Amino acid sequence: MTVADVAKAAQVSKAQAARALGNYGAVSDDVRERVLAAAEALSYRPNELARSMNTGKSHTIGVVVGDIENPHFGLATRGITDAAKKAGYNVILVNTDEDRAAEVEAVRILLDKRVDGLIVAPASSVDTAHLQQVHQSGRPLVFIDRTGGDLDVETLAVDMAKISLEATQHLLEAGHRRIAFISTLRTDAPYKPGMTLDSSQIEDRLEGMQRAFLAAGLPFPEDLVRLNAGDAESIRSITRDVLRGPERATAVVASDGLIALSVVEAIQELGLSIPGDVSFLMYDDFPWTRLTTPPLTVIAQPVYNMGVAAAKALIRQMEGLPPAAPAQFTATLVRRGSVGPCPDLQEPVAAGRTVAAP
Amino acid sequence: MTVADVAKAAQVSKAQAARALGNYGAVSDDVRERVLAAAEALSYRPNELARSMNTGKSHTIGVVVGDIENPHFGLATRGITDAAKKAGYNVILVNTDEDRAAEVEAVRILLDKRVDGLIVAPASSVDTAHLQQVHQSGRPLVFIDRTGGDLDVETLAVDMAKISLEATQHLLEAGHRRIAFISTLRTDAPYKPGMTLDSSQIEDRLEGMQRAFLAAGLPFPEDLVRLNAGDAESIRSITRDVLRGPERATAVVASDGLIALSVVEAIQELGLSIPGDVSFLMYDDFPWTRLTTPPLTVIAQPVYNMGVAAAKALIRQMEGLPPAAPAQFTATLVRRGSVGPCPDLQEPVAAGRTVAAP
DNA sequence: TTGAAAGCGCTAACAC
DNA sequence: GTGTTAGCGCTTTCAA
Repeated sequence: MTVADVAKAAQVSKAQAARALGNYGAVSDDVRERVLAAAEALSYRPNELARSMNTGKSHTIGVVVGDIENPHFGLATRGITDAAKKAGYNVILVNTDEDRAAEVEAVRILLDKRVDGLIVAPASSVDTAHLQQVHQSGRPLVFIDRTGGDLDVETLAVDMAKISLEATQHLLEAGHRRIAFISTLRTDAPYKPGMTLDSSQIEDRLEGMQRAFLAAGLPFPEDLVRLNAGDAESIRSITRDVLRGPERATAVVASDGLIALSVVEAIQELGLSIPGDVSFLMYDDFPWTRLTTPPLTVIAQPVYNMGVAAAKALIRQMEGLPPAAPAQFTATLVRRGSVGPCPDLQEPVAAGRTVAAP
Repeated sequence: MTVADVAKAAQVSKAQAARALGNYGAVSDDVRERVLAAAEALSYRPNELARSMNTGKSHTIGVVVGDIENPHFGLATRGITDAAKKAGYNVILVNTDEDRAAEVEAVRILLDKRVDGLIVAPASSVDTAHLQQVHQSGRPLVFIDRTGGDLDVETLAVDMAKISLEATQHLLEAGHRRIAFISTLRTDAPYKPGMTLDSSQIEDRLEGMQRAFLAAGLPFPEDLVRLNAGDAESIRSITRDVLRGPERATAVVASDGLIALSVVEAIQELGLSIPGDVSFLMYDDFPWTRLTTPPLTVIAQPVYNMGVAAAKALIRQMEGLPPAAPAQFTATLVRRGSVGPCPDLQEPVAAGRTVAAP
């Protein structure tokens, strides 16, 4: 069933039928009615592909994220699709597993498919040649969650350095000095302060932590920054590691909800209690964090709203409108029960006392 | 940059250039080389839209789910996209909010966009005219999670009646007789046994429960089947309701992870302990269910694998291959700590005793 | 192996 | 208002 068929049935020219069907140009009521009736009778449906070919607009946006399995992206995606749908756009979703090569390919394919614009959570803030290409291809691009290095692209993200500073201060005030930070971010070398990281987000968080220590006149425990936390087992082993020995961490910050699960499990397995022996803090406020005992202290990010804003910003660009005032999203520290005062770490000595007591 | 440009640069006909670029037909090595070199130099990229118009294949599949925000669908979607990508397909994702009208529209749009096939988690197993249309449009269709009434469509789902029977028996063996079942499923009237429900999945679960009670020679507490649990507040109010009075439930089954959160919160707010005062069981084994105190007894479903299988099945159909042996997915009851023996509900009497004691 | 020409289903100029 | 004629960028006859 094509416009030609409908036109024939309605006894009008192809052009008139197309105009009535596509709702453009000038069509008399009489013709419109006949065409629509014919279309209905033939159960005609437009071929959006053909339509896109002519107009150059596919009414589709590409979304490239690291991992939809992560509820963080699940929520953001929900925000994006909701806003997109409302504006008449569909979403092609691609998962990159935080792999740069996969991201490069994803962008290429989406561009080939002629999406009208792209929303990307860049796997790397350093290696952004492929994203520059998008920009050059003339199609709008928006970043979500993390920046893309020095690319001049509208970015919807929270001020990570700020909230990280705030969270670290909270821990410092509770007396913690040995604070561990665990993230899946892949790096070639172990962490050194000032080193360039692939993720602007993690970089900002670490910067916030450092600033907090600096402001307090305390040394930043860089040995407790643990990146490359890959699968669940490696996260647990890292957790065990930072919680071992006399110089052990007394507080652990988990970089996202997925890591948090393994970290908390490892803490429980070690027989340590939260927050008695270890304080715990994580990024993202998922509903389940209220159900644990104790409920977890978290950094809440307006993820859904960021998704909505990203889609809206992209659509504005696609429609050639001037960019709206850049929305600034703020994360908030939700103090629940998993951060407590720093425990006394002189237990080995205490143990000696016990022996001496009798 | 079009094939015409490349052809000109390579000094061959448009047809030959297209053949070299598209990797079909007969092309001499010499021509191929020149064309590819020219394409590279001009940084030519094919227009997949135009390609699709001719071939009739868009290499895109449509996925229609109720709510990606729900990690259940997040995981399934991940499985689908992983398998799709491996086979060279992209995914357009549409969220329906479990709304039938939205689903009808989603299917229509995806069909208009010429997706090669559809994976749907039908919002209703009853009202399936729009899905029948898909079938008639000649494009392959696969269901995930729930069946579509009597439509003859390949469906990837677990045997819900079976696992529900098993889970209910587990509760019955622990002495529970008053078992509540809470679901967001929308219905027009309150639940009556045997009534037609929109969701095959919920219907099967309730059937499993009934069979378990029947087999045990016990009356099925149909008054504790609570559907239409919409937002968080309504779920809590329902929970409070079923846990009130002398005839209160002693065990609660939550239909999914999202509901579970509110149910557990409500239980905690009531000051009741799990499993001392109330036993609790939920569908879907999310990682966080191991972190609560006590860890939750759950029904685990191989969601990711179902997603992978759905994509594979769809792709087989799209490529005209005979359907593989229908994969049967089985859910498993993971017994953790949230189901305990049925508490003694005669406390008012016990209280009387206390008074009499002195 | 190559090229010319016809078409996929639609929109967009251009006349009338 | 309406119809005719070109395309969009590619694939696919069909001859050569």
